[in-house]
Amino acid sequence: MMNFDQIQLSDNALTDYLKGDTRKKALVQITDLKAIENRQCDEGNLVHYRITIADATSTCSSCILNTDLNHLVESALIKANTLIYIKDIALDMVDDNTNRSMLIINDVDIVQTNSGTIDHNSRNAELYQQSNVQMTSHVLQSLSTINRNIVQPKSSSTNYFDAKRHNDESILKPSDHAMPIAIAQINQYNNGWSIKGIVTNKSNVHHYKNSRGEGTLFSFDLQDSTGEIQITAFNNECSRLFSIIEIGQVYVLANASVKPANQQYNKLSSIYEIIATSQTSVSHTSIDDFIHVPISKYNFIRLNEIAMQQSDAYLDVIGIVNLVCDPTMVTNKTHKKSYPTRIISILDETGSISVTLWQDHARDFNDKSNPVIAFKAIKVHDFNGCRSLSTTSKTNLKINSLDTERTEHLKRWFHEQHPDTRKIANSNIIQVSTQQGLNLSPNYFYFNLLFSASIKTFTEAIIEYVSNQSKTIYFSIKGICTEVDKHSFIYKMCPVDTCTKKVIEISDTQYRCVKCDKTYDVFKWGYKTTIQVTDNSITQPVIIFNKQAEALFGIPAAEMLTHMMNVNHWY
DNA sequence: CCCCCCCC
Repeated sequence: MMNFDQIQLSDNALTDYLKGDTRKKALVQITDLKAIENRQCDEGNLVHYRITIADATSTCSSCILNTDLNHLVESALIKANTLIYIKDIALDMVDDNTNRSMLIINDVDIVQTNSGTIDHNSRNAELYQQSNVQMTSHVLQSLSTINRNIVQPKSSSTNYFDAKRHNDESILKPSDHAMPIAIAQINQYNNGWSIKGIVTNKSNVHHYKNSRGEGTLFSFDLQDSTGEIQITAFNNECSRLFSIIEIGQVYVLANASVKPANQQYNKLSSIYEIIATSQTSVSHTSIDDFIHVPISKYNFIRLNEIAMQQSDAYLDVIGIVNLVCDPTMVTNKTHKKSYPTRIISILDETGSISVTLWQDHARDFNDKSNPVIAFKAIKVHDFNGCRSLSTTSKTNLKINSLDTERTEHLKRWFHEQHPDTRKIANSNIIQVSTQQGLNLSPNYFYFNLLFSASIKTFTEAIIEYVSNQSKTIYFSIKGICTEVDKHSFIYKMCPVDTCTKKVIEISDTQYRCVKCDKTYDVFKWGYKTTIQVTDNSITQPVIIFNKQAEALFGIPAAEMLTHMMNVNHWY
């Protein structure tokens, strides 16, 4: 949990804003939020949100959220008590000769949606009383009232911050070339610090484009024994630092700027993050003189509990890898970019779940020796109510290298209890496929060509087939259906119960079955489709007929057809 | 200074 004692709201930001100096960015807390009807303008049904914000010293109730940000309120990312970092704010004079003004909040980072109440209230309450005299004439004006409690005795607040700052510096501020400070001690009120940590994660270079321009960025995470922090480098700094930073290496970082962590982009526990500037130095250090032992802060969840987690939540997960599929490429439709992806399955004592690896993780991971895999910040994915996990660039992955009790326990459990992974995967398959409903792919399934036949991988089966002079062999395959051919997968069948032969359409009302040698005025719908099945060895197209397809999709062909006609986008 | 984790 975040330690609210550590958070300091910006000092005098509201005073400056109301004076017209809107250049500064500030960390403030929302203390109240109301939707207001738009009485003056006729912009359709547009709602405005009026918010009250507090900085370390004052409160201002005359703030309006730019309507571009309304979605943040509507998606509950911004509410009362939310900590926001104001990036763009404007002062607007109300044009009615009353000299009133409004602050328009144009752009923010959300620091903490569900924050506790920070210790500004007591001080603000005091200021409130002290400024009561000044307040009276302004109280209860209309919408644009500014609470004049921003006018406050200088001494009290100055003393507070001076004391605080002095206190911090005496502990934290290093003399030149002194020991780096602990990552947990980073705050916005010190300069001249350096930190030393091991790189636990590094993103690719991303390109961005928004109203303020375009550029490149990458980020990496530094960790020491006290904590972890994300460092982001843009443009020049991105190209300068990207090739220097390597996962697993130790660096001393100095002269960078600290800001509150943006929860939209930052999944680490630190309340701050670091932005590299042109002054920022990053020097590689030998891992030998890295005296701190990094302790990863994992908060593992059992696999059977993932179903209860919110979709898109980030979790720490550990398990035994029991299935590794071959990587495939997927292409994003909007960006037209291709990404490698690989599906694996993991299990623990409570269950199993499929994990989609992306990018380098997908390309590089190919360990089929049942390693223990630990994920930090892996994303919960939901597809038609079926949960899986998906790596992101924020996900940190450790294979057999996380030295914890939990790792040892899982290893012992797996090797001593010797669980039948086929059985476990199988029970998972049944469970998942019943949850899937109408969902076509990818789908776990258990595809039995002949129930008595032994389970083989495709590769084993092909070798046996070839050595058997290409005579038919029977085997069972266990894998994932990774694709369904959506075209021509339903056909018109002979209406006779026991017959599945395709009928020849003689006319709109005449269907001929060559097998029965009869002509009927009706037919029944049946499946015949090609699915791609991925197992531990390869991905193989498999043709399945009505019975197996019905078992896989969960509904008869006729019902599927009705559904498809109702859902146009399937075509 | 902020791209968002991609598919079905």
